[in-house]
Order: sequence, then structure tokens, then C-alpha cells
Amino acid sequence: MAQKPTIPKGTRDFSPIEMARRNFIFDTIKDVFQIYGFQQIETPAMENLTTLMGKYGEEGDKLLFKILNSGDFLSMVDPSELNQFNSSRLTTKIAEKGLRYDLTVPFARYVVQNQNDIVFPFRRYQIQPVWRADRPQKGRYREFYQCDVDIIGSCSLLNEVELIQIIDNIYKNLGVRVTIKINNRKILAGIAETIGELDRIVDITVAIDKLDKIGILKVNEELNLKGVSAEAIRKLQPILSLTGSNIEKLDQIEQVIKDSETGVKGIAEMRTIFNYLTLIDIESEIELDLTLARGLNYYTGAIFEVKSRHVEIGSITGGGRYDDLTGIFGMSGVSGVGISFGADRIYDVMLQLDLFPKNTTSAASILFINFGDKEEKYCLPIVADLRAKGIRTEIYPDQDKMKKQMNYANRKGIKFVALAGESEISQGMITLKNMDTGEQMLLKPDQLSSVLKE
RNA sequence: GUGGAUGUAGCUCAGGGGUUAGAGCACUGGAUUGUGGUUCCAGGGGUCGUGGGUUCAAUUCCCAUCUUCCACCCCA
Repeated sequence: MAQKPTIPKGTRDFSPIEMARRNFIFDTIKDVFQIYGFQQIETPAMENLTTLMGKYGEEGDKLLFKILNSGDFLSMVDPSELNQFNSSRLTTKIAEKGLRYDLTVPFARYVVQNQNDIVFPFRRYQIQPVWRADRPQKGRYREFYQCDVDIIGSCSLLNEVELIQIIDNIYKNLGVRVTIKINNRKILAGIAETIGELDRIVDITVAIDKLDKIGILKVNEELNLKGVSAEAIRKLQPILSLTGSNIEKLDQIEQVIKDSETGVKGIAEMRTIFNYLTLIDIESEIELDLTLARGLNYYTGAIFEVKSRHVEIGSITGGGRYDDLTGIFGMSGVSGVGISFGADRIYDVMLQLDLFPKNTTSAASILFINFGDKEEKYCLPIVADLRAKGIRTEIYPDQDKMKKQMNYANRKGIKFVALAGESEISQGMITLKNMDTGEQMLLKPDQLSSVLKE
């Protein structure tokens, strides 16, 4: 037996029905992006590793797919280095390129490289696959699509508000009920500063991020383990047990962190955003969630995360404000904010909730049965005419048995079959059969399109 | 990186230390030579993941290894 073909771990093929559904998601997202005036760009699947390395933290570097240099990739390596078996050092010599890990960093690179041609504030969207060398599991893939929208070159909080509107619009159009969680890195920094552990901000946010998963006791335990002082942990408690509306929560936090300049700024930002939001209709639930930390270390202001209210799958959209993403590429003082929709997880959610429209099919509307040479020639112009009128039309390519051709139409969900044999040809007609009802009628060829369009 | 499951026909999965390993779906042909879906009959298709061990005998038991899936970490 021939070797069984497989695809790499964490990757998937998409069948026609899946593509029809995926395109429904992409089209919905794209339409909303465009309504808000965003313009599309694309960047290469691969970037130079120097562009990608160090942008996603230590973990991120490990999750980058690296591409072996072309040609004799070992020729430039010193044999003594080979013998050290230090793969991370060796990597930099034998691999100069990597697959993109997200769309934000390549976008930052794009902005820096094209700064003279870009009109700022730049509103772009980008829908492309990204790759992560993660262990795959439910809702986690090694190749998946992100749909990013970013506004770069504007500090206005109006942008944050627009992104929330976009999230709300898109999920409304998709029929998915979501909770939009918002937090602010400045508030997190303020908390860390207040309890005197500013340099431990990462440990602290990672720990409180787990609050709803492992509970307050375990979080305290973990903080203690990470070396956060007992006094600091004590000060942290009121923040871990906030209650009330978003505004009430803000009031409570402000009391705790009022001496931190950064923290107060973060509070003010959140108040501004919530104020704007009172002016517009938002259907999604919006929740100020202090436990929301988000891993990517370039966020500096507001951070967002969207979760499905009915399906447990992790976040389906995430993003935030980054004040100096382009700084690492030599263009400082440019603030941006953006979010990313995870198309694959949205797909999983919608499939589970059975939210795809029933008629998402890409199959033809009508199939012409192939009876023979003479009949083919009779049908061909009629087929061409239907196609010119925008009707998805197929003619069966082989002169197979009719049973097989009918079965083909049936299996593909083609609703109409056109039969033109000797008797139809002699009358200049077509027999049109409705595969759902079994009904047949004899029509003139130019009547077909109007019946099919009903 | 850690832990748990998994691997038998193209696909989904049963089974079992002993002659020739099964089912459904799919495919091919027939009942039905211009009428699909339902039904019936027949047919093709297997290194039982790989390597080793125990045994008179292993696809079955044991060990290792790989694969895929699930959980942790982290994330969309």
C-alpha cells in the first residue's frame, strides 16, 4: 500500500462546505471593517527572523516556525559550533526567515517601511493566516487566520470606542452573543506600583489573570511563590474582589491606586471610553475585568478580549493599545490600537451553535445531463447563456449513465437538472427537473433563467 | 516542556492469544438500457502504526518508539 498522506499537526484542509462557511465569516468581518473606512493590506507569510524575534516574549520565540536557509545551510557554520549542539545559537545561523506569528508585528514593520506613503492616522485591516508552533488542542491550531484591524498614528480614545463598536457589529451580524472584556495596562501598572511591586507586574498580572480559573486562594499562593511580599498581597485583596457596575469598580480601584500617576491615568482613560459608550447602542455585554492581562508585552493602554457567552473556547477576539510598537523598528512616538478576530475559533463557535445560514453552499444551481455528442452540442450554448445571466451552471462532462449523473446532482445538492435528449431537441425544448420535489416541466431554453431565479 | 488517551479497509469504528479479521458509509456492477434520494443483491479494497519481547502460536499480552487527540502552560 502506498504511504498514507497526512498534513502537519495542527493544520487542516477545508472542504467546499467549510470554505463556504468560512467565507461567510470573512465576508461579514470584511464588510464591517470597510464600513468603518479601513483599507486592506497583506504582508508576506514569512518575515526575517530579526523582525519577529523578541517581540512576543520568551515563549513567543519558541513558538516561531523557522525556515531553513536555502542551499547548503550548514556551509556557513563553524564545525566547532555544530559540536556544541546549541540549537538556539545555531538557529540564528541556519535560519534567517520565519513564518509570521501574528499580523501586528508585520504591520508595524510595514508602517515603518512605508511611512512616507502612508496617510496617518492609518486605518488598515488584514486577513491572513498566522503560524504558531504550539501544541494543538481544542480551538488551538498551528495555522489559523487572524482578521486584524488597527489604527496607527492616533492616541484618541475614540479609536478604542470604534473598535468596540466594530466588535459589537460583527458579532451581531454573525449572530454570536459575546462578552467584551476590557482592562487597561496602566491600571495594572498602577496596582503593581501601589503595592510596591512595580517590577513584578508581569508575575502579578499573570497570577490575577487566573483568578476566575483557580480562585483567590490559589492566586495568593502563586503570588507568594513568585516572591511577592505578604504586605503587597494583602493590599491586593480589595482589587481581586471588586463588585458592582463597571463605573463602581473603577471608583473602588481608584481609591486603592490614587497615588499612582500611571494608574490614575488608566482610570481616566477607562472613564472616557465608558462615557463614549453611553452615547451609542452596544448590544454586547461590556465588562471591566481587572483579571484580564493578555500575554503580549507590547500593550500599554486599553486591552480587549472577547468571549462567546455560550461556548467555552478561550478568547475569539483580542487586542489593545500599544504606544510604541514601531519604536523597535526605529520609528518612535507612534501610538496604535487594534484588535484581532480569530476566524477559526469563531467558526468553531458558530458550528457548535448551528449559526451558519442553511443556504451557504457554493454548489451550482443547475446541472445539464450529458446524453451524448449531439446533446452536448445542443446544451452548450444554453449553458453559456445561463452563465452569462449569472446562474451557477454545470454540464456533466462525461457521457455516463443517467443514474450516475442524477446521483451526482443529488449528492452535490444541485437543485435543478436539465434534460435534453432526442425528443427535447426535436422540439427545441429543455426538460427541467426540480430535485427537491421531483417535478418536471418542459421549457423553452430562454425560459430557464427566470424559473431558476425564483 | 509535563501528564492522560489513541492508532484495525478510503472514512467512522467494532472485535479478539489459535484456520480465511468484521460492520456502516464511500466506490464499482446489477435488479432499473431517459430519471436521483429509499430498498435489495454482488464485487474490489487490510503490513491490524513501527520495532522488540513473552509464547508452540501475537493483529490481540508486555516494553519501547512514533502518530494523532485531550489537559496544563500560553494564546486567537
